[in-house]
Amino acid sequence: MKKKTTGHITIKDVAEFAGVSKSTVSRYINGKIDAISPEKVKNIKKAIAELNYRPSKMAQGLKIKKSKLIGFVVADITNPFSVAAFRGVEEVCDQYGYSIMVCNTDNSPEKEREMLLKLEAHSVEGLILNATGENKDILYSFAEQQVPTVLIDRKLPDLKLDTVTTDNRRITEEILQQIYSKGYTDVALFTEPIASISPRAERAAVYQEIAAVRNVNGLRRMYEIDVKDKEQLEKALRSFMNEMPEQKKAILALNGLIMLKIISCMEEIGLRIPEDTGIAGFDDTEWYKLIGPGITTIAQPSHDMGKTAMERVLKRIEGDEGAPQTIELEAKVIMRKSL
Amino acid sequence: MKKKTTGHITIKDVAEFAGVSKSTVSRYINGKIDAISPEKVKNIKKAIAELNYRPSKMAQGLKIKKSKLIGFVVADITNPFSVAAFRGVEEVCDQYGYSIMVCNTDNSPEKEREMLLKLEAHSVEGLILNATGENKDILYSFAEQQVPTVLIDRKLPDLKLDTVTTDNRRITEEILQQIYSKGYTDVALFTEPIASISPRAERAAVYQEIAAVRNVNGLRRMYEIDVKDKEQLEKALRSFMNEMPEQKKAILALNGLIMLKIISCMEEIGLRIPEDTGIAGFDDTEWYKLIGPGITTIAQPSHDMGKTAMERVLKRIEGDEGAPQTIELEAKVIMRKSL
DNA sequence: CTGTTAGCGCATTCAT
DNA sequence: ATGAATGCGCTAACAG
Repeated sequence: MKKKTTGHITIKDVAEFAGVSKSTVSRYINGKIDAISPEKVKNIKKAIAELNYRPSKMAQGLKIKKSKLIGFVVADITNPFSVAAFRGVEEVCDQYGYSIMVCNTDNSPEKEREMLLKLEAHSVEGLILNATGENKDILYSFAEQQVPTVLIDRKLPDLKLDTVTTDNRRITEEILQQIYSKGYTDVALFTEPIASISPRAERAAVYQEIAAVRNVNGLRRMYEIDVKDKEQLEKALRSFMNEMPEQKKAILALNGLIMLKIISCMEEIGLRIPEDTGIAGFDDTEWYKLIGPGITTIAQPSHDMGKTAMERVLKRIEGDEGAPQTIELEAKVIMRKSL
Repeated sequence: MKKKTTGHITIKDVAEFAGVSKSTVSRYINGKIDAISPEKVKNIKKAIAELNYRPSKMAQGLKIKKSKLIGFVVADITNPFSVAAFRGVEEVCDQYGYSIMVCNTDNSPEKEREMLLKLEAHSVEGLILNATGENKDILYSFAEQQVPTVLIDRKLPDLKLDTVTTDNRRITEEILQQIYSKGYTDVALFTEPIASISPRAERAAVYQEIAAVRNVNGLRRMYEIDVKDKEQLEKALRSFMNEMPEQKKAILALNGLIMLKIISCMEEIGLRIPEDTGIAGFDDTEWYKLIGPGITTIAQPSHDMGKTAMERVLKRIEGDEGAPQTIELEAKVIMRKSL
């Protein structure tokens, strides 16, 4: 048992130990077992077990040009959406032997750029991207090198890329119908800055359309808030509540983060749900049923989105050359008592 | 501008484009700029920009035996702790040019084993592990190959590895003091199965010690619950509430998941906080202040733990051969109104 | 069935 | 200051 006590075990060590050539070991590794004499198979198996040999993905990758790496780039890993999506991606990656490099951009295009470059350098075979909206050049570069990219949640209009999102327009319409059907006459939209983030833009657009006909006087009450600026939020909230106080008010929170901040703020300034104002919003978590009277939310198929995205990547890797598709998965409203 | 329209750009392409040898380009890449004539530097720089060249980490890695990859293995990425820790790890990784391969074990030793093997195959330079407690053999194998492993949150007693955890004993003592000081006379512990998960064991041990002297009749009321089994939880909860109903009762939830399930269950069976029973538990999230009267929790330095762990990995990579240290970071109690 | 050879993209002697 | 040659660990012809 002359195990090398240091350094990494290579195919060469195994070959020597088993008394065969590297090629034969390589064949064994790659499952061409019935092209090897049974006895050598046995020896090789033994050598591998004995030496604890693990083929280097780096060396394999360099040779066959497959890294077995997938890049998963999210704007904010802290967002439950990202985690759920990750699990979906992971589910199919595990099945096919891929590993995932996770990157977080904090919604910063610069950080995104760095991450993308790093992933490219690592030769990822596929990319799942929750994009900031910049860095198209790198995305082109990925395309040129035939590494499939699929966008998740956020569309990039002028890039012909596979995309998996939610039916934002439909679900926003649905939740607004629900709200107005409860007799609310003044519903406001609270959101983080829309910038060019497609789900935000789509949701906001639908709100604008519907509010224009359903709100008193057709008033559109949209508040774009920097969630880090607590004062700004409080000011917006007070302003919304104080104008036309006789109207029945409700708030639509455009994502989970702003929802959290709004509810916190309401608590602090003593606004009751739903007596003072109804509220509903995107991004369901298990906590919402425990807060106040239970918060009505929109649950997105985050896990499925991740899974679907990765399945798309896989298809591309396997050679699918079809036109980019954008897949819209269905969100659903979870009615609780906050309306 | 004879850009290759397909395939990957290699150092060879750059060399040809710039009219120099591969060696020189390599020197350029590795920052040995002042060993190259200024003119060639200029040409190389231009070639790289023009061709959009990105050195292959796989090839570099194969050569210099550095993958620039770190493995981050968590039991449950869904747990906010994991995400916070990830961000800590990421913070220092970004700084030093490392990328992170994230793996999720779902607390399954088998899955952990697969992940560990995969990471080894990918030649990670370091490993941060929230361990299930099995797979010591692979951990030894990592050690043999000099890839530093640091344990996070969960200790592995018979492995001499760097570990970063929380001061579980101290903080458990503190929260229990707080509870008893409010006049509770019957406090129960609810936890997921302890198995050999060190933080759970430590917290439970302290509870046992203290409950033995502080609870009425020295009763230790420990409930190990499978969070997937809702009935079991409800039964435990009812049993706890119905025995000695005259006592002032409180619950200590040993982690965030069980806390969530307990509160949900309480809500369903109509138990009020803190009138019917007080409650407090581990793993703070921003939601807790919004639930019921606000839930008293223990905030752990998850982000710092990740950061510290990665710093330790880095030290090891840089050659630190000191004895394994176990670093205990400080958690703190966030008092709200649930007690 | 099996070994020999070449080369993936790069860093690094060693000459020059 | 720079190029040629070598090899990292592996796979894939190509012979035999």
